[in-house]
Amino acid sequence: MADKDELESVCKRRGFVWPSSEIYGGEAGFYDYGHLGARIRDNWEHIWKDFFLDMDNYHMIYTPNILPYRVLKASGHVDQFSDVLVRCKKCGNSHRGDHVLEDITGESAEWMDKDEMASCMAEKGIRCPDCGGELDQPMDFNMMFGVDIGPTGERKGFLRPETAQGTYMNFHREFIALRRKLPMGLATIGSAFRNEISPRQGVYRLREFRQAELQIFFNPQSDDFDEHYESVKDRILPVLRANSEGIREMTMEEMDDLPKFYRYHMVRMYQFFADVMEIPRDKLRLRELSPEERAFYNRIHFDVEVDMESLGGWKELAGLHYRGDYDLTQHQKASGQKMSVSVEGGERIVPHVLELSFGEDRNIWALMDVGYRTGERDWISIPYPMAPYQAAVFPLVRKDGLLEKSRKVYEDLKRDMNAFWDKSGSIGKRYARQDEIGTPFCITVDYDTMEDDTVTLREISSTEQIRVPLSDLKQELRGYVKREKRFGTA
RNA sequence: GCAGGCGUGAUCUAGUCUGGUUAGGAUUAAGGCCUUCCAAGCCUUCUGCCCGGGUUCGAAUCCCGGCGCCUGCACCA
Repeated sequence: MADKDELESVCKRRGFVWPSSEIYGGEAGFYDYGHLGARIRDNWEHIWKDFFLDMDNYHMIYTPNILPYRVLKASGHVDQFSDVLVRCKKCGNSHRGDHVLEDITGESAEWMDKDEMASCMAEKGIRCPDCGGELDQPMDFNMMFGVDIGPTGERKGFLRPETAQGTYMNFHREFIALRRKLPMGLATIGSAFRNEISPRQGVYRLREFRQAELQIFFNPQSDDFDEHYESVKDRILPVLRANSEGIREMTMEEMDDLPKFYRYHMVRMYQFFADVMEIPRDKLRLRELSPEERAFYNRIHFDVEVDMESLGGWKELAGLHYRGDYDLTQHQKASGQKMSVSVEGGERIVPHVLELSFGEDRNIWALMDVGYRTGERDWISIPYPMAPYQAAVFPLVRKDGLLEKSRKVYEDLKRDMNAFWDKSGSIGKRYARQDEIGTPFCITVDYDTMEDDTVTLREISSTEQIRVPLSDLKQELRGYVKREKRFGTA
């Protein structure tokens, strides 16, 4: 729960995240990660990989940010990712051409290009829906950033609007390299680019953003995921179905209209948000998109949504998309390369794709929003492994050798984890500083340390302190950070 | 992109209407003194009027242009 202004202020002041190119006034839709934000981002990526690649035959790959024109032509982005806009000469408002036409004619106009739309509009004498003014010539607007490849600029390309295309193009090569086994998971993490007309809401809608995506290639006729499904079928998730109102707590068995492989991965995604990101259950839901809302190639589409005060409500953080064989078939047709593989029984199929897609920046913002607490103590509850630092070390006072001793403790600790050392201000001040950036554990070297080599260990959430021998410190911390061990228990 | 609001040290903000001492405060930060566990105190110190032009003896303040942010509309495969 966090007020947007307050959270943005902390983010800037302490070094998490802020508008890019700030010294020149900034540019909407671009954000920088500071030293703390960068650490969270690295941690988030590592943990995401550990969680989702924990299956046989799931792997990371990396592919370029720039894609040639023909890739995105084949994927449908060149055509589908663009809109025809018409601008009113009188009031200056812009509208989507197809929407203006559809409102008048009642027929879909999405298929038209700008010339067809122009003649159709002229024919029907269509004017501005806002003020009745004369409309200017329709113009193309494509959400993709175009780039020229090579010295002559003759080769056209785009900055990728999603990371997935690089993965689809590598399906067949990896299928061979990984010895022809399905299911096969290929994940990637990287930047994607969309030239949004009006990016708003900070890091939520960016022109350059990071995606973490896992594409699972599988045989839809197989029972590959049935066993996994069995292990989660009694899980109860907060679900908002497209045809119903309100969130319902539903078991997987109740949603028997969905295939088992899909339901299994719904649980996986939910577990990531609930258990790893530690989003409270009442702020988390799986929302099904109706056929009108979802892209035509998605057969089933649920979004994971989180209720964020700073962004005014439920916001999409990830999506689970059953894309069928659309992507591989499109690339097969356009490239002429075979994407089909033979499966048990000698049959040849084009594998189907289940896509798990995460907006990384939004995920990180959600951590901050959900975790931010104010009151008698300002602190941020970030899952311990994702926090910028796992531990901070202080001398209780700066004399009698405590300073030097604390420095030694720190030097030793930082070899094992992200640690921080601070001597400035009072001990309370130093706790407060770490509270504000979500450091879960503070270690204080005091006079007893000089006698018996024990330190106090303080946990952020409770502010409780326990005494730990230096010889056990690293091991204790590891257990607490991973939550394998409850703080304060022997 | 349209309409309205806004832009002052790192952060939050007073001052702008009605031009005029050294641009004020709070928080934060750094150094020091002090300090035996949760933003203590004292001393010292750093950083500012979004950018560009104009009016004027003089501009944070008025005018023009630009950039950005916020809210609403539109947009968000």
